[in-house]
Amino acid sequence: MTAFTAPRGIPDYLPPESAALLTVRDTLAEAARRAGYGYVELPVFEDTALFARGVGESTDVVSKEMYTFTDRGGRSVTLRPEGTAGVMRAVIEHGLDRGQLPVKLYYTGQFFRYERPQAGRYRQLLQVGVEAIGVDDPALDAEVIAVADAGYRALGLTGYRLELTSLGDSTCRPEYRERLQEFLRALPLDEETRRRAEINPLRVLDDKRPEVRELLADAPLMVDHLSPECREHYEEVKEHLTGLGVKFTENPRLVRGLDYYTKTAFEFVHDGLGAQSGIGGGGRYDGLMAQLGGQELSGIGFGLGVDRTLLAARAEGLAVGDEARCEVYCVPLGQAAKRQLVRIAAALRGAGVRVDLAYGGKGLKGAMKAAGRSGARLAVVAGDRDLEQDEVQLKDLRDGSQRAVGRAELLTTVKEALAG
RNA sequence: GAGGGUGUAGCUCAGUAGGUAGAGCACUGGGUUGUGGUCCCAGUUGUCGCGGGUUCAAAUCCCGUCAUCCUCCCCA
Repeated sequence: MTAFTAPRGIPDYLPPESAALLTVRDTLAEAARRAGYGYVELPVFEDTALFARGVGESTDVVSKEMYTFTDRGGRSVTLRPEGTAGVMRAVIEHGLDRGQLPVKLYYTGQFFRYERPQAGRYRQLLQVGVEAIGVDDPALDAEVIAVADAGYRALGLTGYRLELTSLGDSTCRPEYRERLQEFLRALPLDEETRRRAEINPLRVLDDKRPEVRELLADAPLMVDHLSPECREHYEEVKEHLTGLGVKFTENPRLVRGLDYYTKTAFEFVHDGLGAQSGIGGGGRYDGLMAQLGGQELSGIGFGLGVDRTLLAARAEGLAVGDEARCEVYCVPLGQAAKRQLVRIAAALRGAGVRVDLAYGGKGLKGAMKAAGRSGARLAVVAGDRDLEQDEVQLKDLRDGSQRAVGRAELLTTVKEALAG
């Protein structure tokens, strides 16, 4: 007999840690909601070709990290490795792009990448993302970035930084790309890196090895070769961010792993996660819609890693999602009392109070211990003696004080005590 | 995909001239026949990651494998 284990590289989140994950996810999503983004719930898998064409065949994500399989109908489908392609597909399929623009959507859910697991790098990851489609306005770029920033701040994160750059567009990037390739071909690089220089030269700029960095010190940078229009766009984005009070540092070597990015690209970086430092990132993707068969519409969005943001919050020692699992704990003494307390617990729950009860044959001591462990503020203790008086004992678990309360007054008394 | 570290109780970990296992925490019960968080006592929990090899004998040595962590790579 073999014991089952979770699939490789995929964490199980259990209480109480799981509550923190939910808090992170909800806090980030709330930031999007406040900025007028509407929720989309989309398939977890899509036609494989959607990602191949949308994300880019040459990317690592598509070429070696996808969970691809053939379904019973013989179709090749893939567990989504990122969110934008699926959102674009849905927007085109349902004609949202023919309504009022921009289309502002947000999503949250699981994504899958077949990578070597590592701290902060999982094969199934939870992400919150937004997409704003159809308006190429630098103010919108700034809004998207500001939404992410607001989400992080709402969690109390402080130890992150925002890196920003512009990747140009179809009018200036091809020219720059060639110039960069020329530069790279002249360098004594290893074979692996040379290959990368041919496929995606921009990514070579991001090499971490010091000796390579040295070689690249004088490499031409995209930001110095932007078309006038892209330059103008970039300057305006920065101006808006400054106006919004969002701090950023320019990183002209910032690279995004997906092919579709144009102009604005950004990444939120945190140093508390080990080798994986990106907690969220995104950018503009003009041209993606058309590439997927839609209209020529621009778009900008981000994906924020919930798992990694949680790690960042832990690294900063933030108390996220530490709320006790219940507010009131019921301790029945004997069978008759249990019958009553079960009902009392249900009534309190109906009134919006979070309540648990000592089930099983726990002794009083054990039940009180459970009450303490539950984190509840109050315990409702009752035995035959109390019920004869039509009362229960209400104990404040913080200071240990206790008093008899008539059953009719219990709800209001509990609410007062919890509010106090 | 490449390199390295680690796998012993639910958790954190002890356990080398090879002799089939321990501590703390946790959990359960009791001290307190109706009161938790402190204290005291008692008790439960192990395929020593898995498989094979060497040996009279393997948690301990060897090989493989899986998992995990770290680095490269890549990204959220």
